Amino acid sequence: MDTNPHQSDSLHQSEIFIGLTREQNAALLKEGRSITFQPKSILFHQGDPAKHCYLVNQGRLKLTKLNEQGREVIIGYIGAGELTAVTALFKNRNYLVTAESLEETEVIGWDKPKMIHLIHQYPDIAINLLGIVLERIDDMQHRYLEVCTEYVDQRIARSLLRLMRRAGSKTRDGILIDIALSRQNIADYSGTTLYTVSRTLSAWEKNGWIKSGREQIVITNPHALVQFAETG
Amino acid sequence: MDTNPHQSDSLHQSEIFIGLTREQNAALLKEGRSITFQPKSILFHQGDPAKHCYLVNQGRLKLTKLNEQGREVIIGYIGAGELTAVTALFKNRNYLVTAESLEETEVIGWDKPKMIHLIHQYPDIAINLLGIVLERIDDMQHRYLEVCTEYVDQRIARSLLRLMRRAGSKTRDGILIDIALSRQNIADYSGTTLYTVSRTLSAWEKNGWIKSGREQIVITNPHALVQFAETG
DNA sequence: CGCTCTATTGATAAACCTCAAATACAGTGG
DNA sequence: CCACTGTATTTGAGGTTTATCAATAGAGCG
Repeated sequence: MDTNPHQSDSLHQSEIFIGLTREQNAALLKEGRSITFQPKSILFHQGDPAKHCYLVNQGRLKLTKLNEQGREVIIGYIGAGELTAVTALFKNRNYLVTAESLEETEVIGWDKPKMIHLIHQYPDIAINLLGIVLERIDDMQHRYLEVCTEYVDQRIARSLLRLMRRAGSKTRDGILIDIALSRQNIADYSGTTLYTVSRTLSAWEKNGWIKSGREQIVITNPHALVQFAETG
Repeated sequence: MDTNPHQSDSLHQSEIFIGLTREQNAALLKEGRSITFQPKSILFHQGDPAKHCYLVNQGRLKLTKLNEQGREVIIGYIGAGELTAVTALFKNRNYLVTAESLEETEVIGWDKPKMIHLIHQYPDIAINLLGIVLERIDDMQHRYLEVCTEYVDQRIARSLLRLMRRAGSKTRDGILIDIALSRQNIADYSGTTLYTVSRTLSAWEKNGWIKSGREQIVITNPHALVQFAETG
């Protein structure tokens, strides 16, 4: 582990450190192990005997699930300051999610005994963990509602808006989603097919709501998209 | 494990008490407030300013979400020993779920300051809470995968099996799901319509896989259902 | 027995997927 | 700079799944 004396801003902002003293903060970092992954590597695979949870320090991860027939669903994208695989720490079973790095990605990993020990020392860590995990539940429950009750194009709109909020950066034309997103990716994130995504984006491009290129989306009229997502 | 002679069995089994000493157990119960609800009452409604989490002691709750158009989705059914609305404790925002009692239901409620205080005293409580909440995430993520990738009748099969595992009781004919379940309920739990559920159940009744009555399901051939859920 | 709520079933239509084929794009090496 | 290759994207035609609508039948309850 590189006990990094000048820790990066992204880590400071992470929800897991909220309200901790400098001392607690340092203890948490000291117990973790830093690992760096090249782009498109698999951090852990669905079904692997996972024993660590990971905090992203730099880079971005795609979290997916596969069903028996090999069809993929994207659970989410996470970036600096976000956690994944908390399940692996508190459940004696495999975490049925796959994590893949999109860019060069540095994570800090903690194993179960260390995290349990830390929590006993500093219970606020557990409270922060609960906050993070509960956020994930709310998101998942809401997306579940959407996929059960809304039309495909509404869901695509919500997907783009969600990704925009997580990874949007302002440009001259509008808000660029800062993740390489193929039509297939958007489909996997929205529960549909790449063909339907392509048709839908084409229509929105005609409306002037978005500009899209190869694996790239710029949202030029977020308000129209929000409107559409809510009313259909 | 330590046992409290005065505490009911359902509470003993609850995951929130795992590994706690008798003293910790008692403290947890002392800080909670017991409330009893008549059948079909609303414990809390989506959007209410919720400030408590609830542990079911006796009875059963239906947890639902509504979208803007009023379409309902059933997030889950929970019974004795299970928790809900943990979000209300750790997030300063409303819990966007509705909880309705199906029978006469007794719950124990904790508010935020009390629970935070308890966790600081006994960090194991937080670890147990994490376990409970993570379980819910896994379930939700898996159902999300299903609703995105599987056919309606597969999802209905999985719904029945899931409910069977949570609330099944053996009878002469097979395994009875011990919840009053209308076709509409099954539809809301599976992300489809009552008509499709009705057709599907009729077909399975012809196959001899289930027996169904008014708001009642008996699974006579679980193995066939499992097989069907996995292969389609 | 009449009332209300639930369930069944057929006909129809809408939403969406699948397949196929063509086109656009980015990177590579000549 | 350009052709080449592999991927990503677009678009049309056709089919499947599933929702919707409408009408009827059944179950429980006072």
